[in-house]
Amino acid sequence: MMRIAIILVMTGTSTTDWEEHARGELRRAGARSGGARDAVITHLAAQDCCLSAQELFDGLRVEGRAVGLASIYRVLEQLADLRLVHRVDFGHGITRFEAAYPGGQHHHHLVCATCGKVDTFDDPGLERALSRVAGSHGYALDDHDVVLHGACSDCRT
Amino acid sequence: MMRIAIILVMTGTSTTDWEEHARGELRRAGARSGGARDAVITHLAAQDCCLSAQELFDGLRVEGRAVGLASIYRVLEQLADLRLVHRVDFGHGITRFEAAYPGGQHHHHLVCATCGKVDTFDDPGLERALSRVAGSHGYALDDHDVVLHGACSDCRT
DNA sequence: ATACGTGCAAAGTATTTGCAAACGG
DNA sequence: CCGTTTGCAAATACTTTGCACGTAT
Repeated sequence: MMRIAIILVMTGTSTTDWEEHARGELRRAGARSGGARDAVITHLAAQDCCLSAQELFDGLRVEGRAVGLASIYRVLEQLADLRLVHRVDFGHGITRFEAAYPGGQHHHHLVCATCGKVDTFDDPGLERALSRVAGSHGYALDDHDVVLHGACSDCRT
Repeated sequence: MMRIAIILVMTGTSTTDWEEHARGELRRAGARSGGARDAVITHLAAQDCCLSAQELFDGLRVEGRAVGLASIYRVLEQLADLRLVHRVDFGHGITRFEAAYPGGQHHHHLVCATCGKVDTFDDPGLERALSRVAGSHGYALDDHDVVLHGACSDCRT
């Protein structure tokens, strides 16, 4: 199993906003409240980048709020269905999850092929190019994944 | 001693080009030839879009050139290491593979969330935006994955 | 009271690995 | 010949599911 340390800085959109939004949407969707989901939401809200289910499991265990791995997957699926979290795939067979903010604001990921560091970015020009492409092919764009792989400044020898 | 530089330009990139290129690179890498790899390369060269390992397995079986699934995975890994194929991930836990042309020419994918149809596209503006982003973050861009999900023209009701 | 939520263990799925036999150079 | 390639079966890794029990409303 591989672990990747993720370091990043996020500005704007406080995590509390997301937590409230998420709990509100769940209530609106008719969901009851429960310990596992509560712990997952609180933990996700405190992250600044995506986590795998296993990382979430370990993190909660460390915090003393142990939750079954199956429940974590179930909660994440429910949150993804409600578009409250976004699935991120770096391509090693592990799916990661991160808080998804309402209003379409989002970022994408730059992964260092050497050290595994993950940076995020957000580029209006890129988004415009993607919309244009989707439109010109007759697609109503719904969602998109962009992952850049390369050597970060530290790893370029 | 005389050296001859052979420079060739690939335009239009027919699938045969890729097949020859791939076999050449493998030879150059010191690989021997074998039935499984041969069949996989021939089959990949005949495709116009990505295939999963299982689809390759089934396709070869139909053609009467049955190959073990493990060999397919091994061949694909070897080809990916030599950058002769590219891994494509649409995000359902299945990795797909497609011929990768030399010279960085490539396309990306549009997947219909409803019918599963896959279109490809190629957009210089998008590529420029990606290079710009990577550069401004100090990354030497190596590879990138872009997958757009949406409703295709047929599925928009 | 009655669904919904949760945990555990078992099952499932995609992929990788160990090993012995086949095969290419 | 010797080392690569291959096929099969077993192992692995992540994720999903079945089921009994707990819990919110």
